[in-house]
Amino acid sequence: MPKLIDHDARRKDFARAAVAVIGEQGIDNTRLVDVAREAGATTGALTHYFNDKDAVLLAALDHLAQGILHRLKTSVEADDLVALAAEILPVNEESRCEWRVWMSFFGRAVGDPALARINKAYYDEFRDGLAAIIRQQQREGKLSRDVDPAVTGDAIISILDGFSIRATLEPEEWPAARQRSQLEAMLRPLLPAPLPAQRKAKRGKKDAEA
Amino acid sequence: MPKLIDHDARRKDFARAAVAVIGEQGIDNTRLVDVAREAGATTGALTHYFNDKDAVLLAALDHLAQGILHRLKTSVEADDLVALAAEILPVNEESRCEWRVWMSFFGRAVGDPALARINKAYYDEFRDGLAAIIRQQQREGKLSRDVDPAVTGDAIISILDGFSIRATLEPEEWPAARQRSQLEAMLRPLLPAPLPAQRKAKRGKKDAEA
Amino acid sequence: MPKLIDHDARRKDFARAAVAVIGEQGIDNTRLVDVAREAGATTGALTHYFNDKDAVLLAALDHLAQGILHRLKTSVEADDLVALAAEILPVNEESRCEWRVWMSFFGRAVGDPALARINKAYYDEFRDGLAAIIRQQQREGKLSRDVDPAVTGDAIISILDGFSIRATLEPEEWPAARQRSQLEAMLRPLLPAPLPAQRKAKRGKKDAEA
Amino acid sequence: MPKLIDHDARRKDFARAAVAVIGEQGIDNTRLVDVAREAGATTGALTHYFNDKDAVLLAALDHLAQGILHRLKTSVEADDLVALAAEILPVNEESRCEWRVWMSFFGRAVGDPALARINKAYYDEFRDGLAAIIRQQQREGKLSRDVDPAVTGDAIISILDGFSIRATLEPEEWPAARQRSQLEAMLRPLLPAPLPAQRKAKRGKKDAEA
DNA sequence: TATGAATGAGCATTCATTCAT
DNA sequence: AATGAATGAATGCTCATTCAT
Repeated sequence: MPKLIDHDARRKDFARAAVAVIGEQGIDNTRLVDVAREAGATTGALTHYFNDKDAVLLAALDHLAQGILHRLKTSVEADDLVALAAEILPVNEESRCEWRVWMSFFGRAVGDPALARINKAYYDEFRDGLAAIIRQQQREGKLSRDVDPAVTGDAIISILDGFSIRATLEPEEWPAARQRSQLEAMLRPLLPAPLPAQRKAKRGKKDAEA
Repeated sequence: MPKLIDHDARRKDFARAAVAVIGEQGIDNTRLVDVAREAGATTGALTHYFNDKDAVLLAALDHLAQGILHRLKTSVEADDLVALAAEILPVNEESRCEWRVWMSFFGRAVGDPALARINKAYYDEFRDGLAAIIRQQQREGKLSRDVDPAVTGDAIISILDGFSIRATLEPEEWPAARQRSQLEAMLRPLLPAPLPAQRKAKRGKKDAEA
Repeated sequence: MPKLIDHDARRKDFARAAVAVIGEQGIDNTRLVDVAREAGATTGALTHYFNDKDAVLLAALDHLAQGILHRLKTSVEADDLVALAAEILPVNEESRCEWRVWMSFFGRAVGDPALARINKAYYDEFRDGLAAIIRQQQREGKLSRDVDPAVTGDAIISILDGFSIRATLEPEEWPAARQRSQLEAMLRPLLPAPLPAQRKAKRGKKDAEA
Repeated sequence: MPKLIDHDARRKDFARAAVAVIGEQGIDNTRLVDVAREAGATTGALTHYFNDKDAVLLAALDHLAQGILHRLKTSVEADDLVALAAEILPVNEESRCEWRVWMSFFGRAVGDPALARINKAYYDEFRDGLAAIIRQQQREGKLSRDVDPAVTGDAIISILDGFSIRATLEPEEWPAARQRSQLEAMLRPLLPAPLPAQRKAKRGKKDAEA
């Protein structure tokens, strides 16, 4: 009886390895051998699980995106959007690595329409996830009803992207605390608390239903 | 005597060509031959003006950055920061191309510390340029004194970067008008007009001087 | 399991091939493709075993030097140093090829200090090997005690080098017999037989022991 | 009236420059630009005086060889052949440079039969020059009549070549004094003084003339 | 004569991919 | 499934040579 191998687990191993290597060396300096070695395997093994290099890189990107999405989906009840966003900032070695990988794909997407489409799909999911959280916070009276969930979801994404690029490229300039305060300065104005009147109105509505 | 050539002009030609090629094909698919051909020259000519490929790419990046900086410096008297920022958005073929090039360098900087340093230098200049404009607007009473010029300069950069990446990768989703309205939504809250009290105070001061 | 390959044997194959090609075409006209083809392989295979061209060339040089050293070490009991040296002369196609390779590295060492150091190491070994033989011959009473082993070792090397260069570059002028007689003329005066007195002294010593 | 230029002098300038550059960088690292620059000119000027790179290199080699030949021809009355030879050793920066150039051509001659022929011509002249000196010394009773002028001329050349290669590649190991003593050890045995009988015979002849 | 810009062939090197075992 | 040797296309870089001025 042959050794039973969890195909998906193996793929995930390689994806993790790819993230590690890309994060360390940059996507241009990442060879398949490096990824294989990082996973404790050989290129031959790697190509059993992925058709070609692009497939490996995509798996790395997907691994990353799924991680973010998972965090978003388990944060629907989040107290504060700014705090939620702050957790994604490149404030430690791990998140810095992830951002380095994410950034690596921007340039690649420029010359690869297929990758651009995939990227777009992730962004749509991010936005939808954030919009869901925003709506939830509005329902809970934590956030003004004037905020457009989709527009603000997109805004949060752009601000996180743009700022994290900066903080990732200039890690010495941006220690964790300064990152958080800069993020606060950019995001807070977009997330006003409900006016007292609105909150009353809301309660009134609920009251009326009751 | 040989044909006298304006060395700097020739370099700029090649830089322009490099921007065009990178913008079209992405930095990974850009070979020196392509750049040379785009400039109507050969690789040999190209390497007369640049030591190696990296030098060519850096020239492209610099060409871009200097363009932006020039715009910033000639806009100190700008009426509206949001409008100024909006002009940088990827709303037409040319600016889209520039953003595609700019994005290409993010990934590259990940694996190239020297490039990261160069990038940082540009960002510092961008920020300083924006801060200067902000201070000017505060002096002119167009902008609240509560705004921190450096923080807001950095904020504008991040927002432009993050959002333009998005708009560049998803051009169909983001026609010019939608881009401008999204930018407005992200930036306007960061740029409050002075409170009437403040403005009065300022006038009062002027009155007193008069 | 992949085909198991004797890594060292494969390297030696390539080294041999490199010697053949350099010997035939000269080191300047030697391209990696030629070496690979000579070994019945491709450049790709070649670069599996050697980091770069320099490594290939060094392997060729080493292959040569080890051959000479082997001959020296297995000749400690040699009857006649002149005869031993004569065997190294470029008197046939094979040794001519080896000398052509050896000569190729002189010029290269001029511009490559690392190679010069490597060369020096070989020369030290040659000299030590020859000195050992000289001492053995002195012990056996075949050679005068007045001969300084190290100085004469170096002398033999220089004479062989200098003369073989000449004979290699002018093969028609120097048929085997003329080579041997010229070598004899240069070396014999340096290798005087012991004086009868000395030999007697030695015998006397032995006699005394007996 | 155009500037009159001494064509031959200009060529000699370039030859000198080529020697300097080859001696410093090695023949493989010597580009025509380097030679031109060393001569304070441009490649264009260089190619006015030489058909191609090979011609430049040959001029360098010839410059060297003519220098040696000149020394030989003006030394017919030399007192001591060993001393004469010692003056050619790489004992100072200048002669070291010359030897580095000379050595550079060994490897090149391997792959270039035309160069090998040229080399041979130089060697013939060297040998003839030395043989002339040897004969003169024999006539003057400074050297044994048993010495074969041609054989010993060739021997001196080989010994100088072989040993100078060594001393050039290992300059630290071979300070001037050690070089001279090693050369003495190799050459002196080949250059016996005439036996008293011979000298007497000679004197007798002279006496008879007187 | 001299300049130096431009050409373009030559070559080492890299690396994704294939495949026999 | 896994190995890793081998392939070979791709490409940056070097530099002798040419040539318009």
